[in-house]
Amino acid sequence: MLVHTPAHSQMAGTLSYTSEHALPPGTLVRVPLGQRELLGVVWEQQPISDDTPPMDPSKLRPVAAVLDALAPLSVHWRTLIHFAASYYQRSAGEVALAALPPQLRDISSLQLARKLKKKAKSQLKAQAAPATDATPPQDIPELVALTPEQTRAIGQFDDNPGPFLLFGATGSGKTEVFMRCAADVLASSDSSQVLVMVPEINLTPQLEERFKARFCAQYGLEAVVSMHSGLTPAQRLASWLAAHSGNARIVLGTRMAVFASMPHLALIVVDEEHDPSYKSQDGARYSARDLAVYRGKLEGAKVLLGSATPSLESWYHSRPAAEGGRYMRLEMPSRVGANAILPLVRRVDMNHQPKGSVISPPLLDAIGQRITRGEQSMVFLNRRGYAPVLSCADCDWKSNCPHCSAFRVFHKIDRTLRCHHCGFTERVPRACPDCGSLDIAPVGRGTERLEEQLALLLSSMSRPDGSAVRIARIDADTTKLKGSLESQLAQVHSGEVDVLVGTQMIAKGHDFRRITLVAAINPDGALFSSDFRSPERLFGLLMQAAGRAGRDASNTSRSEMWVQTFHPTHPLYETLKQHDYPAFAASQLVERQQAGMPPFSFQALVRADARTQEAAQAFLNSASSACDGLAELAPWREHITLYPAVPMSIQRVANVERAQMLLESPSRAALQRFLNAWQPTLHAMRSQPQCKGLLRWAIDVDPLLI
DNA sequence: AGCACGCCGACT
DNA sequence: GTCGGCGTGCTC
Repeated sequence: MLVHTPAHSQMAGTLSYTSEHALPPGTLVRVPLGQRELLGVVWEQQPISDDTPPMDPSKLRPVAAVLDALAPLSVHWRTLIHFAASYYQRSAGEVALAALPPQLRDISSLQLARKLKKKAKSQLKAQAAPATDATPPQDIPELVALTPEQTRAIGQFDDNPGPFLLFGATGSGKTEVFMRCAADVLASSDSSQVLVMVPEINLTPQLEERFKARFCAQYGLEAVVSMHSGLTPAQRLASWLAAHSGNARIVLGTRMAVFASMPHLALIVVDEEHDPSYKSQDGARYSARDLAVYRGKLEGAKVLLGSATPSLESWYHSRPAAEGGRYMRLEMPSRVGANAILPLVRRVDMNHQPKGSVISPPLLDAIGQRITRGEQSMVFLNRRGYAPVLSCADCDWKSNCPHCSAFRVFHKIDRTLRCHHCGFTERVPRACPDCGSLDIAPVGRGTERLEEQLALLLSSMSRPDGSAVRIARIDADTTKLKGSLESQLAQVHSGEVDVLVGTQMIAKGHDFRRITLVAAINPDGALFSSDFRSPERLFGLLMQAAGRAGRDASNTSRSEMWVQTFHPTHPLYETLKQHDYPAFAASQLVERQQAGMPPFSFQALVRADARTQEAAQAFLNSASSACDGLAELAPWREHITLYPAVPMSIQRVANVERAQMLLESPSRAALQRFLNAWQPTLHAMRSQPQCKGLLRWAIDVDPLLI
């Protein structure tokens, strides 16, 4: 009667066991499976389907142990898991077990009971202590005055059921609104819980600080917990238990937190809802933002999505209700504070700059001016390493990765060629491996080279106190070590750094109050990409980056966002200059509607991995041609467009060939039903002779990357 | 997915 | 003579 981990395969359904006592659904148990003993969740009896032969009762094995120290998982939680599994075409067992803290998988019933006992004891102590100490009222932080826009947004939140899209400019005080809404919800009942999601682990510590400062005095130290993959297994279990028991009133976390067991969930906040990190890219490819909306509806919890550049999907859903919108849009267009002006966007037409210049003379000059004024600049380039490829001048050798269909990136710092897809790393050859020529040179540039060139260009300059200009680089290479991101950010904050060079990483979330200039070196690539979502991402990134600048109220000069481009009149940059997301979104939505793309259609992708490209495509094409003969697919078939199988944009990674096939439908329901009915065929396809060499396949519903 | 069983290459 | 490669098959 319960469910398990075995993945989306033959044993995807529930398995049956015997038990002396009736176990209510949601109970956690340990059960034998083959030679192993696994964690399981008691599940409701599946509807008896016509083609599954009933198990011989005498063959059933007994449940090994019941984790009865824990309350069973709620029907809401089970419904959420069931929905996620079915919507994203995975087994319920896989989704359920991935949603539980890993340590729960290898803990015995006794160990768990001990742990809970210990916890309860310390809880009791903690509760007893403040009662005697009588927390002084000054511990509750003084609330900042709200802007009229914030007041209005909170009022609308309080008076309406949601879901809400809080459309607020960077610096408009969205976090304050989140906290006030959370406070209102927490105050409405003495058990209600709030879930707050952020896109990246990096952003949880600062948010945790703010929420703890605001709520711990009132609700206790245990009231705010975080949930993300950066925690140790023990911490994760502790947070999960706190949420499950209801002791945690606020759970902060990354996308995985959408599955947190919260018996009194009353509000879900999704910060930076447009961020692609909310879409899982492995296992069940769920969208935590979309599941949050589903879960809110399911549990009667309010849902508050927030962004300065919403996803076009959410933006479209928040159109006026009269036009069919389902979300209520809360608008906060103004920045808070004395320096509430939005940064000035300046485009540099690279067609009129010296050929091959990386930093155009006017941009260099502007950076120089900031340095002499003691202000900071931030320069970003979406490419790490020194140069994306190394090339021989005498033959056409290039630094290809032998295992992937991609170039290996030249990293000057340790003189290596590194594949960013499979990790394959080698020393840079002294001479061309093909023709022996010594004339091998880097082509293009990454952050490492940008940092070097900037250092050279700025070497003649000095800071106001006469000392040398300091440049720092922040990207995945300089932040690999734990804590190094924090220490590097601290350096920027303390003003030790004049120019910050980095990848998109630096554009996200961090307030750099002294930065008055932000520059995008070469953002054009995304304008003409084959991915229809790339303009949306670029606009969001540039807006977000622009928002990093000039948050310091003491700065009187207007901060600037510089964009170096060969297409200065491109509409994307025009609307960026006006800071006009609604205009940008409107034009994108027109394009999407005309082309029949999301949110006006629904997509799914079938991906296949194999040793050879032929095998991968053969699987997809056979699966595709099987569609037309199957009676169970017939009702939905006409609503689905199946595109031919194609190699993925990076065709080979770590010697695995990858192919994919796109499905599109104007109806979400039709696509869902079709995929559901099609899945058994896909499973069966595996054993067909033409699919020899197929390694893996997976369905990605609502894919972000096409 | 694990983990068994099972049949072929280089070595403590 | 074993240790170990991963190919097929099973798990309520």
